[in-house]
Amino acid sequence: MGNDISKVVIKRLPRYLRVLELFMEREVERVSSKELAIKLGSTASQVRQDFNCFGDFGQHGYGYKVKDLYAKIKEILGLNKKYSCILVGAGNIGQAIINYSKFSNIGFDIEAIFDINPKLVGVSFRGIEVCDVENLNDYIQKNDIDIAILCVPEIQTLQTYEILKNKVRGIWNFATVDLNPTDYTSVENVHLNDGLFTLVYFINNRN
Amino acid sequence: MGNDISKVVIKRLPRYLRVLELFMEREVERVSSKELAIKLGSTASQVRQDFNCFGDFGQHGYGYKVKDLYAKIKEILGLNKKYSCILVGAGNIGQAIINYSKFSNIGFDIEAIFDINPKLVGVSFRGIEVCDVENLNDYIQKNDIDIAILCVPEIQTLQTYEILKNKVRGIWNFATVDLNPTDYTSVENVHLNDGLFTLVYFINNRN
DNA sequence: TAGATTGTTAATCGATTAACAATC
DNA sequence: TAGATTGTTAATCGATTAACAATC
Repeated sequence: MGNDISKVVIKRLPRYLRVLELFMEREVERVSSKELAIKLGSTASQVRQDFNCFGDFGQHGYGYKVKDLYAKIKEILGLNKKYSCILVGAGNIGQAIINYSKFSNIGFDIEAIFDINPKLVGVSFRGIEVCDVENLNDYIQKNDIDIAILCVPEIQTLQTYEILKNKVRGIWNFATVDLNPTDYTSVENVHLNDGLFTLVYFINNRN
Repeated sequence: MGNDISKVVIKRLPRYLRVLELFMEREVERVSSKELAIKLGSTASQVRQDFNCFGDFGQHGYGYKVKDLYAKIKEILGLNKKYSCILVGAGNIGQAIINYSKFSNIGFDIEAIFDINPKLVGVSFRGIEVCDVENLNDYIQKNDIDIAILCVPEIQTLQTYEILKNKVRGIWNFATVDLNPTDYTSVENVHLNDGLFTLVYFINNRN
């Protein structure tokens, strides 16, 4: 794998996917780097540079086939595969997240849900019954889980992390405490408030 | 206002706040650029460069006073003021967002909630009764709203945007459609899935 | 073929890091 | 004062933009 692709490029790939989805909805077959750039508020040059990281999949004098490009970017991100997921913490955010998008449609299968709250244990979300978090460790040992979506309150974050660490391949962390990746476990720390705070800055500093 | 501060610096400010909060919890009084850098996985050089955008508030040979620095960064972001907010769309994400953090504690007062769903109209969240979205336009005209938190489904996004545009100072947009800022209205487009997708990339491309 | 648009190299721009004099 | 750490300038590194030959 060409492992030398810069992080800024990777972060742009999901945005390309979204733009390409729009083109696909409109049944557009081909698209040029310039058209993509306009939709993205970027430049044609950057678009071509980005795509060049992965080898050439455009056509001189023609542009890019929307469907092919879309499939290629999905493949690069690894979205052509399926991922087994669990949700830990089925409170407000947890519930919102699993309802947010059709995860299973895009390859993310929620296979189990855990919560500490006895009132939630036994309740079902999207057809999956919430288990007591007591069983998490056991479950993790017996099942191959790719991704844990972590939505527990601050105080429970670290102890849950200890259970998940080096057992799941990735943690999508909505808890307010930052978690560190390990050799085996990647981490994506989400801090929703950060975006709100920068929004406030830009509200106050229009230019 | 020194309006020439780069966006990458602004985006780091909320992270500084988080780290400083940790120091404050531990009642640490002073901190050096190096200590901050370690906590942030950054460099002392960068920390000092960042802070220099706003004038000097460190002390030679001493470092930074945690509380002062914290207050200063909050002030730069504009978090020393209060913001009147409304929530449009009280479904899963909407509810999760307003429950997520103690918004009113940090200066964000949710003053009204709107939804199109008759089953939600009249229900209360955090003491605020959900209004029919029919009343949104009227409400926006009569009240000075700083920020709209937009959590409506994809199909309702654009029509809601038309109502909010140039009436609120900022839109924190959780809808899947990207919205553009106007001269008056700043926009923060949140795409939760983007983070999940890059996580998947890093799972598959460990280095 | 002529026109269009790519892939790719070179130039520019901006952000990060290094270094050190200033100073508490 | 001596030690520490800042503020700030200069050097490096990386990312973006411009340019153009290659080619469909």
